Amino acid sequence: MPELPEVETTRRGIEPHVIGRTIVALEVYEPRLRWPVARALPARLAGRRILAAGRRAKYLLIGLEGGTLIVHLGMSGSLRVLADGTPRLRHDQYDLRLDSGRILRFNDPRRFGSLHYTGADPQHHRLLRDLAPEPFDAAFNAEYLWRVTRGRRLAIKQLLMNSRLVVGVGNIYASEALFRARIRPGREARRVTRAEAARLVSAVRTVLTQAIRVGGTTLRDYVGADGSPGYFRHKLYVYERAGRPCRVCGAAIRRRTQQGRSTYYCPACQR
DNA sequence: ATGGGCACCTGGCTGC
DNA sequence: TGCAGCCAGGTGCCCA
Repeated sequence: MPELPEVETTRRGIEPHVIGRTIVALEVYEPRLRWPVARALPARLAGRRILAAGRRAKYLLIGLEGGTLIVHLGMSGSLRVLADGTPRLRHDQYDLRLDSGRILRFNDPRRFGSLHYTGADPQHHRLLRDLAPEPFDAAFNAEYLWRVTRGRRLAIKQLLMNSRLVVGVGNIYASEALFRARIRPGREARRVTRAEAARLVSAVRTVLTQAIRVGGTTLRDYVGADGSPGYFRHKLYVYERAGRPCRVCGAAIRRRTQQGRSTYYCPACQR
């Protein structure tokens, strides 16, 4: 589910509720997430103050005194701010109770989400250390994308979704960015020209920025920290629009499968 | 090194 | 109504 815009929306949503608060307790109802939640975690967190709400790629980083919680929403997860005592629903996996009388509640039907803690620099954590530059960082530029695509035979869409090369772009925004850059998703990465690499970098940034502005994309499960959906769904050009007319040229949008996942594109606009 | 396929899970929808 | 099959915002790991 959540790609960078949804994670960033969640980050912004929880930030004002967590900064300066103290963790009263972590209650884990279902430790069997993508990786088992460490049994020692609740004891470790109680009484700790929260200093920051950050993000790296699709990971939320909740900065504590002397450590960091690393939260991933997986495919179907959401993290909401609720009043303590709010009745639990199916698939609520854990609560982080704060001294404000509020809780951060993680709900994740598919349990692909995860929760880690590190006492060291989170950037050195094994899940984060090999990640590519942030899309809004100066290091992610046309020259960079040009360089990492050289000699690569895999499809440009697969490359966009490889977090060692580009970060934050998942299945929805990969299709959307390629549409805006007018590049076919199946094109071999090495066949992307310099000019196209430049277009693609700016398309990735634009699409992520616009999605963040409206709270991300909600297709099924995703809701922000306040429980509201994201509205970028109405601005999608190709994703889940197979058979419908391209909003630019009118041609029928096509769907194909790449590595077992759906890809959408306009056969006329994209080459 | 590169790239492909699998695995982890639940639920909603379609079609027989 | 029941059930099989397919699909769904991710990504680490194993293998050729």
